[in-house]
Amino acid sequence: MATPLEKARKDPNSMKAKILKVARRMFGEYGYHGTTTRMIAKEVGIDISTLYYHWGEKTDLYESVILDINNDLRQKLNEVEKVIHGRPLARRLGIAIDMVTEYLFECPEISNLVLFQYFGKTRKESNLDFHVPDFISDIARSMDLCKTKESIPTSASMRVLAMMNSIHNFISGENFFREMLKLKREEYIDHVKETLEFILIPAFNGGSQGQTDINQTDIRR
Amino acid sequence: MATPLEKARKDPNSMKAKILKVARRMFGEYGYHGTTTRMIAKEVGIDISTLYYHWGEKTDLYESVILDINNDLRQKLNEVEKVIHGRPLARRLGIAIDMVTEYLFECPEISNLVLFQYFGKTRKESNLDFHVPDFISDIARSMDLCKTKESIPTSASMRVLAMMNSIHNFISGENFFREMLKLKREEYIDHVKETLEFILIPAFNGGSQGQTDINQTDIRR
DNA sequence: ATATAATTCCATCAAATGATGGAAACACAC
DNA sequence: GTGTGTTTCCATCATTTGATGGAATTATAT
Repeated sequence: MATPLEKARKDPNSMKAKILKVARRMFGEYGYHGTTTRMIAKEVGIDISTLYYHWGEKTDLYESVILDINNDLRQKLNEVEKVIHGRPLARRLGIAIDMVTEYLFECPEISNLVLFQYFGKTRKESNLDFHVPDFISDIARSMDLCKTKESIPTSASMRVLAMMNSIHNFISGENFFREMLKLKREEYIDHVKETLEFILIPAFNGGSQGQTDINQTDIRR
Repeated sequence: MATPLEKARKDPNSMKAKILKVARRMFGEYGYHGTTTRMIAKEVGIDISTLYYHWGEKTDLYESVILDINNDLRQKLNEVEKVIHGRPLARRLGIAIDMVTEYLFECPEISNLVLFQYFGKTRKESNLDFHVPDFISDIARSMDLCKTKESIPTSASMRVLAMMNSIHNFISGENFFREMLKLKREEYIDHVKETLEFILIPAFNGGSQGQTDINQTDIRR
């Protein structure tokens, strides 16, 4: 019970938690520089100084937001892993896609923030060495892409990244893509799942017919 | 020879062109709100008012940047289409991935800006109704995902989006991913190509073994 | 009820940012 | 050279934005 983040998680009705929730959404929509502390405060319905009282500097709040969504995502992935454990690979993938997609559509700010983390820069370089997503290795292991958690081939990490990003893309790009394709929300969600299965399952289910070996050491042609 | 953008394209040594080039990179790295007109001017080595003299408001410059990269991307895709024309699908895909990846690694700001367009919001909603990427349909046709350019099934658009985004992700996320995986630039590029082929070729090359029909009308399970 | 601590808001600051007017510098035709 | 139009920079504004001190309010304990 030390950091503001822990306090916020302990009591979801606290002001700290309310602010954090709004901050997640706003930072996710507009990015770090696109979101002002005033925007967040106004959305919560409080004065800006109250926000500073609870969370300190803007960077601290942003950092807490990042830690928070990483935590949530990791928790969800653990949950998924328990469900798919022991099933055949294609089935595992199908269930995982379904569960993760469903979850992220409920909390799209997670995808937004993950993508901002990957693709965006901040003016003042963050001293916070951004918690490299260590669950990448968990997923890789869970998909038989590597034997142990210790030694993950680069190819395996890349494939997991490709998979995760494909999901985040469709979540985070919902507004843009859905308008473009003139779809209702439910239709869009179904299309996303279908597309993800179309793209991902053949590849990981041996679709390359032995052309590509996962343990290859030299990938150059 | 009316708009500043046309002038800039006509003479690549002009001040307008220099500013545009820097603006592309900066907007791509930091996003719209993360980039200040002063940052751009300083990087070009000119006074801020010179920038305003050539490009007017910040939003106008940004709009020009977006138009410019869309133009470049479309041009490149046309070029690719000519090269791959007539070959078998798997080969077409392989070449396309190779060419597009190679190109975007040379102009990573294109991927950055495309992703910002898809995933980011701007505070003041842009009246510019963002040029929906119409080359989506060209790609779909070029990949036998649809017969005519007129009627593109939603599934086809979604699959093309998934493909394009997968590429953009690895380009735009280079800094983040490469540091995470401790790779040299050349190694990373090779891994990207290998991963994209691993993911994309099986799917579009009938890897789903008839489970998924491209012309299906009801995608629900 | 009263004292103490925690919370909230008002007023305000300094720096950053988008934007402009006008003077100087430059280019170039004649 | 002189004149005309273009380009560049200096100085400056009005707003926005991150941030804080301190008074006022509310909750909590005794």
